[in-house]
Amino acid sequence: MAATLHDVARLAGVSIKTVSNVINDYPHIRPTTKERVEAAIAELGYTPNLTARSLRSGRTGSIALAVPDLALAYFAELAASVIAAAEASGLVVTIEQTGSGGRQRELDLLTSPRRKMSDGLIFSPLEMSQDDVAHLNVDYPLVLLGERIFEGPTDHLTMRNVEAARAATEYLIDSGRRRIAIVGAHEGELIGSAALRLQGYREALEAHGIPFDGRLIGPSIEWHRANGARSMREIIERGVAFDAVFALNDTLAFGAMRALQEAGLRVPDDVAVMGFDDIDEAQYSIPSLTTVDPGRAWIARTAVSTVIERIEGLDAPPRLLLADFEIVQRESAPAVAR
Amino acid sequence: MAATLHDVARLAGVSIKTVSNVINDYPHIRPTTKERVEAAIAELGYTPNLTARSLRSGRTGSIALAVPDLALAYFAELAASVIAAAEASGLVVTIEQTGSGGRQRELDLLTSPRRKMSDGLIFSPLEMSQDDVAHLNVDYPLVLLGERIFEGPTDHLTMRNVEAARAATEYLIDSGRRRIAIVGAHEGELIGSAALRLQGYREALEAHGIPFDGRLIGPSIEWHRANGARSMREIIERGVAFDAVFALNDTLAFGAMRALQEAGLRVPDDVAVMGFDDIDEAQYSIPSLTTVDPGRAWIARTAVSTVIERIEGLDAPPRLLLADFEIVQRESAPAVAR
DNA sequence: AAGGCGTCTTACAACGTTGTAGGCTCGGAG
DNA sequence: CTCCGAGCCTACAACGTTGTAAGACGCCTT
Repeated sequence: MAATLHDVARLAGVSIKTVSNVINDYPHIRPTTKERVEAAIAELGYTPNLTARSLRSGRTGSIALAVPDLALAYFAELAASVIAAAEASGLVVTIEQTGSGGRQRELDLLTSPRRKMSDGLIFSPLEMSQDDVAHLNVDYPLVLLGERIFEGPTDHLTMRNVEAARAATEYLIDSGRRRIAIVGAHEGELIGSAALRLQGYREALEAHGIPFDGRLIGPSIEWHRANGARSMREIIERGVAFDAVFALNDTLAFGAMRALQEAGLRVPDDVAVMGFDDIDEAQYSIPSLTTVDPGRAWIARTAVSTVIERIEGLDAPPRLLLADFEIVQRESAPAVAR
Repeated sequence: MAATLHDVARLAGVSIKTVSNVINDYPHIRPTTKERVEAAIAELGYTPNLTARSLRSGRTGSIALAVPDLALAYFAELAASVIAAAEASGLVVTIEQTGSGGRQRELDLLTSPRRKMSDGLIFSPLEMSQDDVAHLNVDYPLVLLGERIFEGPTDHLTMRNVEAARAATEYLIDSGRRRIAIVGAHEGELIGSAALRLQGYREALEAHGIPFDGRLIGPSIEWHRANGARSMREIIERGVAFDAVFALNDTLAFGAMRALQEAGLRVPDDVAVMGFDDIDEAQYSIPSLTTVDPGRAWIARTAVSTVIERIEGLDAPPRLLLADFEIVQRESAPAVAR
């Protein structure tokens, strides 16, 4: 059905290679020939078969992005930025969701034959751990996002979780809060965003001589809104006093605000709320959410440019790239408590 | 670098076709041969080259999904569902964002050589209009989502916008509201979600003998939160009385609730708010949002199965498939006003 | 013992593209 | 007039896979 180089070549009365040369702007083509070929291309509505081109060139012109779940605003916004950045470099993005498939699903993803369908992978694992570091030894360009694995054999982009969480906590302390609850901790976790942010929290407390109180820690495996609300209710039901909440991400924070309201606690009057991620919604929630912008836009852009460098053959030791963060001040936690 | 059928064949001492047969579960293979081949495959870590397979078979094993912007929750959740449904059928999804590229961007997308990289396209246009219907005559499986074009030459999935908007408006009327503002109308639009939902609104008013008041209509081109807030403020500043708001999507509703709060109006006490889309956030906003579930999950599943049917060669006239809707009652608009 | 048939395996071509090597034409220099 | 080289174009092979046609082998039937 679709026209091929052969069809165009026959119509234009030249060899297929000449047609190919016209398409690829090879310099030495007689203008009249070029014209004839272009006319034939237009007449047949020829477009190159990218699959064949891929086979020949070894490049697919696409990169894969693997995230846990696009329905999570953080990953959706990350994906939007990655797609935009890739497009600027002429690449398309296929998205894989690891969902609730767990560790095995993530490992399978790394070795799936589908990897051959893209030139590289930007991977944000959720379940893999340091023990799986060997699985990252793959023969295609791989850029790792997140905090599950360190010192791997690949380029790694991450945020300054400890420093950012510490800064967020100190912001709450500076605004006059002393009893700061946490929502979203993963119990027993050593690395991973939750553990690192928790560590930043503890460092901030310690630096200000505030004792750590385990009863202020609300655990939660997943980071959906519902989990934030549940975790917050748990803390409230313990009857322990608190005047601020640091939610380990924005989504949890929205759930937590919801639970606070149900309990008759006012934000920020009774309880200040700090999030983490600065998703779009944080600007428009009621109250709007004070949060940490962990440099998501930079991460997306850099992930794409980094994977492209590797695709183009850059041979350098694995790099660890850290995004800058910023506290975005909004209503849920004003700089100074009244 | 990577092993090919040739390498495996050489190691196992058979022809490449035999290896291919083993991989594709061709029945007549001697068990000993099969074993030897499988051992060779394991030893070399062979995985098939999907690009070559695509070239040979004409199938890429991937479908494309084109949406305006993944950062919009509705499309992110749609994409998540589409990817999950596609995966269940062994397909990957590449996502294209048309963003602010406008009509031309959408038309280009339909003819881009990239279309050859996937077996079909699920397309949710935002700018194309009925005049562009001819552009939908493409030679690959195309499933259209949304309300921009009707009676096109392709399968079309859409929601019952008029009926759903009418039901939503009647819900507000039944709960005792009479002055119902609209947020998100597109002025002068004839088809498209905005126009259809506005039409449903007018039908409901008319059916209940409530006069239409143009001063209650808040226009807005884009449907981000900020637009909802701006449009709502505009209506408030007109000084016209109203006791309910029908936002043409949830995101607008959140923006509108924000503006209402700033103006000292309580939801739902002073003003009831109705959204449209039932995005995840609607459950957890404060107050939670009464909204219309337009059947997004069904649309995603059906879009994938429909495009697959066409990929598999189904030859049938273009179909128009309508999703069922449902009013989801939450706090922002209780069934009965006090 | 020969023919036939079913089982297993192979060689070859093809999918549509691009790199390589080489051939033809024409103008200008020797 | 011949030779050379630049400019333009072509034939062929290759990327890695699978469909087709056919070959080799062994077993059963007659």
